[in-house]
Amino acid sequence: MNANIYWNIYNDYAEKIQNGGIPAGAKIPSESELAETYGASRETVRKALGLLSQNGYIHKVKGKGSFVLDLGRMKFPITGLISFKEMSEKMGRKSRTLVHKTERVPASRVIAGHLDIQQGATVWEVIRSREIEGERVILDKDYFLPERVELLTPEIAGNSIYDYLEHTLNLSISYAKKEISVEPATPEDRALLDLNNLSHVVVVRNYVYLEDTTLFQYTESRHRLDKFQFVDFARRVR
Amino acid sequence: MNANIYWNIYNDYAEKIQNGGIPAGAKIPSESELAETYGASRETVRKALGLLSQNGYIHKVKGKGSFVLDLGRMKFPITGLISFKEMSEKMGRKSRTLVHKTERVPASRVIAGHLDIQQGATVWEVIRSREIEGERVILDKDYFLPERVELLTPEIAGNSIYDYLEHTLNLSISYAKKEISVEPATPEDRALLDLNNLSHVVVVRNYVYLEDTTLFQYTESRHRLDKFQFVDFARRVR
DNA sequence: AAGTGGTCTAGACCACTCT
DNA sequence: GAGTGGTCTAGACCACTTA
Repeated sequence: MNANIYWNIYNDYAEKIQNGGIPAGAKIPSESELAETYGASRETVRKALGLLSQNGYIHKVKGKGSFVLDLGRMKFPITGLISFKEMSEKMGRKSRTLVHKTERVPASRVIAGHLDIQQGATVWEVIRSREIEGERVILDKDYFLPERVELLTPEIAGNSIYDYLEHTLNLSISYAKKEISVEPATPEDRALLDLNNLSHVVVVRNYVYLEDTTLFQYTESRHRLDKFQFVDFARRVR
Repeated sequence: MNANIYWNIYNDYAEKIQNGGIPAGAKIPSESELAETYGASRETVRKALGLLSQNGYIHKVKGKGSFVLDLGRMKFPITGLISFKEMSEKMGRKSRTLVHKTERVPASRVIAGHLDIQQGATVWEVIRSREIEGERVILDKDYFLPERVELLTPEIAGNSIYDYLEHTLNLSISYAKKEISVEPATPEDRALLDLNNLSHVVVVRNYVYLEDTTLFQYTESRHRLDKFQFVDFARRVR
């Protein structure tokens, strides 16, 4: 898919580290060694190692070398731009998606505000709940601009919408902004989730932008309090 | 502090964008133009622009140019490695820190587990609550390895511990892992925070590592539900 | 066709760590 | 002093956008 040299190096090592092929704390070959074995220049190797470092796979120490970190395994859901499907597969948990709604509707005032469009303009509304180990713990409410997404069906919504957008529609997602907060549960939350009398839900608002900088999707992911977790890996500026 | 060329370029533009000197949507000069004006090579310029892009300041489009994004202003608290003090200053809100404890104590089983040390080993324990606009809404519990931090005083704890660590002790923080979850409030939470009968708190566990890959600080930041917010900016892989 | 960003190279010098 | 990662260069070719 991406035939770049740095990408190959990155993936080789990301994989080796993820599946334990290289244990935590181990030293990986030096940049010049890697350059030789891959027949690449050192700058290209450095690009790959920079990515590995950024994503928490390795740690580089001047004068010493690059070392495998212990965080890769614990990498969890929502960090970056991972879909529910990718996540639950990665975790190997039994999960199911219930599609409640897949319709074109006029945008409410709130939704229009989130998507920065006119109130009443048509948007796709997709409402799904996610069942993990028999309990409905996540409620996903997705809104798409119809200019970009002509057709959505419950079948597509039942699988990965991301897959459909990226591979079938060839929409290229570029970046996203996420906001996490905790809010009182709505009647809709109570109807579509197994809330067990919990009064609040964790709300993750996700604004997704395309390559051309246009906002085209707004997602509200509402999680049952006790089933929510978010993990973040951060490097000091550089 | 960092006299590198790419760093200068990065800071010049980060600043211009942050204070509105370049409006959102505007195009910044091309890489070759920037290379010329800064007397640098294009690769060096690209390094700076890569950082700007990663941090949500700009967006690069092949064949077109680099454009200023609209997200810079909203950048919020906990993303990255920002301290409470930096944050509240940035937000311009009235805040106060109450220091409850600054002591060397034997590590409990739980704390020892988090810091990966022997139970009963001595650690620094700092407990502070953060008052924002008259309400105590955050409880910070910090634990430091005494090998790295010899002395801590309530005065230091009342200001920025990060400042002290980085500038006085010259400890270089390298990366951190953050976990966010929601948990039932403890009696301690109820005693030191103004919880208003809320049953749960948002817990942010923060593991801080030094340049040499050693874990040296564990922080538990406990937030009142309704005052918690987290914003994240994520780019699709590349 | 001209301009843009994306990838890659071969080589240089530096600061740091280890022995 | 040998080895490591960090910065930087000058130039090349490519894919893409715009005119």
